[in-house]
Amino acid sequence: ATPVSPQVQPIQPAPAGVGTSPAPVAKVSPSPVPIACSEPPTVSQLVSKPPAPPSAEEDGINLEEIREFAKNFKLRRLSLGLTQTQVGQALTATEGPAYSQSAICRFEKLDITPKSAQKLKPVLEKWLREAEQRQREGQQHLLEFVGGEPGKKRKRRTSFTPQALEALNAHFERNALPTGAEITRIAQELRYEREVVRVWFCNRRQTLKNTSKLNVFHVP
Amino acid sequence: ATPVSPQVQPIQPAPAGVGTSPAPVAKVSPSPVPIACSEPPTVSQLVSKPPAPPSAEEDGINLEEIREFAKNFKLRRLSLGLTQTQVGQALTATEGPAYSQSAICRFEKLDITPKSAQKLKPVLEKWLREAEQRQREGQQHLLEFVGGEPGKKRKRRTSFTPQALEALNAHFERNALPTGAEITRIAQELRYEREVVRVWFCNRRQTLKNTSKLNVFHVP
DNA sequence: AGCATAAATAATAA
DNA sequence: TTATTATTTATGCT
Repeated sequence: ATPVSPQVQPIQPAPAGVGTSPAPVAKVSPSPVPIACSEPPTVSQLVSKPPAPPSAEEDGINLEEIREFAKNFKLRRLSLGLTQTQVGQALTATEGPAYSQSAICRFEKLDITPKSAQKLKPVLEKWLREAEQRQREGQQHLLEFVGGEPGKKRKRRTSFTPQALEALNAHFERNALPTGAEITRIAQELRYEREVVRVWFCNRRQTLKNTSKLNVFHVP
Repeated sequence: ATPVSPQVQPIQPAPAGVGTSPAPVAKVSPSPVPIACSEPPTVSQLVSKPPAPPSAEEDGINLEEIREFAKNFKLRRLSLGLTQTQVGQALTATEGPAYSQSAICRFEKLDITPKSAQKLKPVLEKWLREAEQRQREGQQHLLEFVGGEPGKKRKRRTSFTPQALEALNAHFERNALPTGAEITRIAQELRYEREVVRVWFCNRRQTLKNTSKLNVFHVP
């Protein structure tokens, strides 16, 4: 099992219907049924602004308390110098099932149902307390607890040669959203790490988007 | 098992040149132990690990104090919910010369010379205190102080063209819970897949979040 | 000294 | 949830 790198995910098949290919499909979904998606409301939807209501409850859950904790949680996480990804991974390791970065993100934003929040809160609470305990014992203990390698450093910034940049830009002009296979090919051709090339395309798209409001990628 | 974790950079200053290399303990010693390059060493290079030396000084500058402040500064900045960019911009506006995001970044990482740090510290200290004062007066005051537009909404992530988004939001305002037929119509009008539009509405409702506390769709 | 942009983190469409 | 965009941070450079 190849260890999947955090955050920056390995390439994946390019989104269908994007890029150079045409196909402005307009398929009519067969589903005649109620659209709905009638999910229960999230905590942030139910809870009101700062002044806090005397008793905001939903199914016997103290929403205000949860809101308070979520806010606090983020601050304490940052104090520990941890990312959402790290928390998720650590939690997955020590506690039960899987906790993704997204899950942590959603909890912090309270973009979840009260029920989920209520369930997640004690888990986070417990874990956080333990993590803080480790930190007091020393940074090493914390890192160990979290599961990160102590000496992990930021990747050195790559500098592309002018030739490589030229080639990359040429590729980009042809296709701004290459598939995984294409990225691999380009990386080999230019003799750069695949991940580096992948990120280059990400950032290049980003830059373009910032520059021109025109969204070149989307095909309606 | 998934090792690898993103960097755990914050809070803890980088080991900077320590580790494998010979102990950089030579600061009192007159021996010309070369730190590394010919450049003046940065604070993080001069300061040692957590336990802190009784008196780490350089040119009469209390390095330990600076290290402490830098660490604290980051935490307080995050508590205020500000980015390095915002601090830089605000500083540029209120204080003298230009302070770039890079500058703030380098200060926090102590990737600067003691002299620069010593000069910057009081500026940051003063500004931070003032910002915190504003925050106590209300979030609006802080944003005003920082120079951000109060009503500015977070830019939306788009796979949709700006035009499409505009249309979608207009529809949403009229009706957050369109029927199947309506969704079909909207999808055709915007020439997006029906499913895409349907999911957009789902996500839109789900993420109603901060902006509005009014529950557009009634929940029994 | 600080811009440009690579790398990393957070948020969100699917 | 995962895969990808949006945002922020960090750093190589002249």
